[in-house]
Parts: sequence; C-alpha cells; structure tokens
Amino acid sequence: MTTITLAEVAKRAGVSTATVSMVLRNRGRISQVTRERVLKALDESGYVYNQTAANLRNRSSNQVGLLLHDITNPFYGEMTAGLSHEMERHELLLFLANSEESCERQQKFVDSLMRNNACGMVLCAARETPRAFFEALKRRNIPAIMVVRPPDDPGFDFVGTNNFLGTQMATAHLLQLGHRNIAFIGGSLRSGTRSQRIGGFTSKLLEHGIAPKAEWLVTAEASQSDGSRVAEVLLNRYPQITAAVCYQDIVALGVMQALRKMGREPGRDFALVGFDDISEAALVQPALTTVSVAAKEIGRKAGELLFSRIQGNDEPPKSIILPPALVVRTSCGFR
Amino acid sequence: MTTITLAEVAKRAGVSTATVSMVLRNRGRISQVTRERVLKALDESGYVYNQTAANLRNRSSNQVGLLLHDITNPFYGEMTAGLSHEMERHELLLFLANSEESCERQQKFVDSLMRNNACGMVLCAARETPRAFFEALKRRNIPAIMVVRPPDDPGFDFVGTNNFLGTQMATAHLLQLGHRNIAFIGGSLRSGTRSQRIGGFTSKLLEHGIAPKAEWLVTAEASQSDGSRVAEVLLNRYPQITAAVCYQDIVALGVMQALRKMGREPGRDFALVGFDDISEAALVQPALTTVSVAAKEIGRKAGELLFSRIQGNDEPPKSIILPPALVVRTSCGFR
DNA sequence: TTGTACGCGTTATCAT
DNA sequence: ATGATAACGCGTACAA
Repeated sequence: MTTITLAEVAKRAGVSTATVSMVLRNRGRISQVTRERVLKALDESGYVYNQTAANLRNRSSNQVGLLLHDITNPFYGEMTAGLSHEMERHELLLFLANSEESCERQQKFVDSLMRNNACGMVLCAARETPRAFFEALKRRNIPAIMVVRPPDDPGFDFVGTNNFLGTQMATAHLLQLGHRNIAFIGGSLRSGTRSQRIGGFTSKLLEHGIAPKAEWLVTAEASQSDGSRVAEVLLNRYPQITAAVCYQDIVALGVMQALRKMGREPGRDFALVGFDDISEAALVQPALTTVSVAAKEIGRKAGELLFSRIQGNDEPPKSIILPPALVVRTSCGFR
Repeated sequence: MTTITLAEVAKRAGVSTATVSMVLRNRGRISQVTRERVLKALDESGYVYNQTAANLRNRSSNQVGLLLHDITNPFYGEMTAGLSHEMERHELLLFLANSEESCERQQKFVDSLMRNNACGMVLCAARETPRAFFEALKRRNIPAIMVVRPPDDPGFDFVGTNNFLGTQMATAHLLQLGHRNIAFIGGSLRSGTRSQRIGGFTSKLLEHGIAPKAEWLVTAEASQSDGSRVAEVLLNRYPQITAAVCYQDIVALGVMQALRKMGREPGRDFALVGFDDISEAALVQPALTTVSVAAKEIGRKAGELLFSRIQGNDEPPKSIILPPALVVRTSCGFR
C-alpha cells in the first residue's frame, strides 16, 4: 500500500503543500475556492495525516504516558478510565505501562516515553523508587503528575486522596459508636500514605482525649491473608480492643476472617472500618463500612492538571487532594 | 532545554552521524576503537534517541493500540496486564483507549492510531460496531487482533475463550450436585458471546433430559447492581430455582447480594457459578466457583500473535480459542 | 499563496 | 575493512 503524502494531495489540487497543510489545520487565510479544491483532493486521495512527520517538525507530540504498578487492581482500572476519558477530550493518546512494582521497568518506560517524545505523564510510582528516579525526571523537564502515592519530593504535582481526613472520619465514626479501644491495622512502615492515615487516626483519638497506643498500630502486607495473620496476633494479645480502622479494605477482609476464627462476629462483637471502597466491600457479610476515594475522579483531575501543564501552565507544583467519603454499611453494627 | 542530536554526538566523537547511528543499533562494521569513542561521546552528552525521527525515516513505529469497551471491568484489567507484559518484551509501547461501547470513539481511536503510524492493534470492539468499521480496518492493512468478542467477520485474527465449553462445564457441575432448576443470569441479548454461553448451558441441560425454560434465562448489564436487581425479580417469581450459571462474575456477585437480601445464603441455600474468574471471585464469602478464562493469557496470546503479524507472518487469519477451566470454590456448597 | 529550509535519524553509495 | 557523504521520510512555517 502506497502512502499518500501531502505533496501528492497538493499536486492533485494544483496547489502547494503549504496550502494543503493550512487547510488541514485551519490556519492562515485560504480562499473559499482553494479550500474546497483542496478538501476535494484530500477526500479523493484517501490521504492519512502523518502525525509522526508533524511531531518531528514541531518537536512535540500528542502522546502521554500512564505508569501504574498494578493495572489489575480495580482501583487503578477506575482511575485509568477517568484519565483516559480526559485525555480523549484533548485528543491525546495514552501510553500505558504496568511496572508491577519493578523500578527497572518503571525506568525503562519513562526512558521510552522520552525517546518517543511524549508530552507528559501520569505516574503512580513503584514502592521502592529511588530518589534518583525523581531527580532525573525533574531534569527532563517534562510535565509529570504523581497520583495516589504521594512522592517524598514536593517538586511534583500530585493528585490523590485526603488520607488524613479519611481516617479521621473513620475514627470519628467508631468513637461516636462508643468505642474507646481502637486499633489501626495494615500498611507498610515505609509508606507515606500510611503515615497520613495514621495521622488522621491518632489525631482524632487525641481530640477525644484518648492516647493512641503504639502497640495497637500494626503493619500488614496488602493481602487478606496477612491482614488475618496480623489481626489474630494483635487481638489475642489485647482482647480489650473492640474496633479497628484498617489501612485497606483487603486487610479489613482479612481481619474479619481472624475475628471469626476467634469466635467474634464482626459487626456485633467488633467494629471494623476499611479504606478504598473496593467492590468487595459491599459484598461481604457484614458489608464493610469504609472510606471511599473517587478513583475515577483522581484520574480525571490528574488529566486536567496534566493538560494544563502541557499547555504551558507553569505555576508552582500543586497537590490536588480529593475529599474522601465515609460509606457506612454494617461492619460496625446496625444504626 | 536544548535537545542533543545525533549530529552533535558525532561531532563530539569526531565521526559522522552514520557511524553513531550504526553504533547505536549495532549494525554495520565499526572498529572497536571508534565504537568506544562514540559510546563515550553518547554517554557524556546525555543524548536521548529520537524515536520519532527514526520512525519517520523507517515508515514504521513501535506503537500498538489496545481498544477496550470497559477498562473498569477487572477482566479487562487482567487481560491488559497480560498484553502489556508481552508488548514490553518486544519493546513496543501500548496505546490504550476505552470506547465505553461508543462506536464513534472507537473509530476515532483507530483513526488516531493510523495517523500516528501504529504498527498494530488489539481490539475488543464495541457492541454495535457496524460492518463498515471492520471493512475499513481490513483495507488499512494493519495487523489487528480481535479479542474476547468474536467478530462476525472471519477475516480477522481472534483470541478468546471457548464460551460454549465453559458454560457446559459450569452447568455439568451444578447438575452433578443434584440441581435441576437452574437459571442463567446475565449478558446482553445482542451479545454473540452470550449466545455461545447460553448454548453450552442449554445443551448440557438437554443432555440430562432437562428442558431449558426461556423465563429462566435473563439478561443483565455488566454490573453488580444490575445482577442483583435482575436476580431479585427472577428468584421472587420462581423460588423453586436452586442454582444459577451467571454470565459474568460481577453479575454473580450481584446475585449473591440479592440472595442475602432475600434471606437465602449462597453456597448453602443456593448454588452459584460465575464466569471469568476475576480476582474478587476468590475473595468473597463464599468464594465464587467460576469458569476461568485466563484473562491474562488471552492478553499474552493476543500480544504474541500481534507481534508475529508485525514481523510479517502472513498466514491466513486464525482463531486462538483458549480452553476454560472450572475453578471450584465454595459458592455451590462444600464437597 | 508559494518556495523551501528544517526537524533528525537511516542507509545506500562512495571514498580511502 | 572502515567510515563519510548525502538523499530521504513528510509535514511545518517563514520569507518572499
């Protein structure tokens, strides 16, 4: 298949390539007559615009990257949908990559984006990403928006949830139901997100005159099984605990398992709040009360911000922190 | 930021651009001495390869498109992960778009891919895609692999599941457990996939001398909420139904909700089989027995096939139909 | 409106 | 046996 070029269309229309180019992009002043002749020629020839050539000439592109660490996680699926929608509005193409928490793959993707002259990117960086990665990224001087996982480096735009407020709401809910012995279960020590959530938790306790106990703040991997394991140890040692705020819904599901194993029924003998509002939360018995973060909205907002940066917005880096919402179901009892 | 070009690296190394290009891509004959001088210059200059220029020159690219109709669906999340992984192996970048079942957006995406000179694509076409879309696509002469939803047109490569066999297995499982009043819940009337699954379901019933009842075959949207809604209506009207094969796991999860609302416990008072084996299936209580179609594997196989097409494989179009597997968990009772 | 230099890497052809 | 020269891919934008 021979590709038809601008030049060929121009010859067919009996004009110059400059004219055709202008008609194509509605620039400059072209007379109605010529315009129509060109449009006709374009139509007849089956011309396909060569974005690559244009990009080369313009030292630009219409392509942005999205890097996630787990595209399989429904939360990121939602987020991707939000971002994708926003990109489409601006005629931008979206490159997707899944780092699977590998810093190496992550770096490769970013390098690839640079080679391909991408005009921006949205990143949810792998957990152990070295500082050097961010430093290098800043030197590249390409718009980059961080999402969900707040970067240590304040030099980047960020869109995420108000983790602090989220656990404050969760904790307030438990306090209001009369609980005083409340644990915090889950998350990794090195996680910044966890720090924020812990902050909301302890600050709310203190507001109510309760001193948080360090022994009741335990970490867990992001899995049901580890949530269960950890909860069992904790609750066996401290049976006086009657409620918990969990770092994630999956962990909360694990805690439920542990409770049952120990003969305590979640929602009746123990109150449980999760975080994320994954779809399972609504399905389990008792349905999990949880903090909902609007994943789609994070994607949309990240897209909006990225687009403005691409357009040249050079305000200082900003953080867009979306407000969470407490979804009250039945895992804290009925009322 | 000034972009460093091949020419500048060449000057720095005291050689021609041709030499640098050859070193970069390990082509041609370059002496060890020169090669090292060039590598040094490359390193010192902080050169970034301009893929766009190379693509323009080569009339090719390293970019493929993935079009889905619902990236939010965990099934497609898995599939995307599989494809993404495969693309990465071959140093291909993946463009993602979400048609949300809109033929217009779908067409726009494909046009965009053509303009950007993509070298191939993987499509799960929107439901009401007109024939003209496929015709046009074939004329484009660009490698395109259809996935999951079998196209009417046999002129395309296809990777998907044996839906017929899948529901046969699911149905046989329920029959073996003694169920006789079995419903089929979910899917859209216009879906070819659904026809195949219904086919497996009814054929297996008939094998066992059971006449399928049309009233027990109900449609539902691909969401928990609609699954729940539909199941409630069905089971209220026909309380004698004791089991169901669901079109999708998400629908099955909805059915679970409905059952509980009606005071029936899934896995004890009602047996449920899903389809897809999304990750939630293993997590809910009771864990969902389901037909696994190895979503990731579909993505991988599609990627493999696409790559071979890009490499010039011009065998006639083929269909890769992956065998499903029944994953028995506890939603049909314990045994 | 047009002519044309330009963006930057690639590769066939030529030179040593 | 090595490496240089230069035409080329195709759309863009400025000077004329």
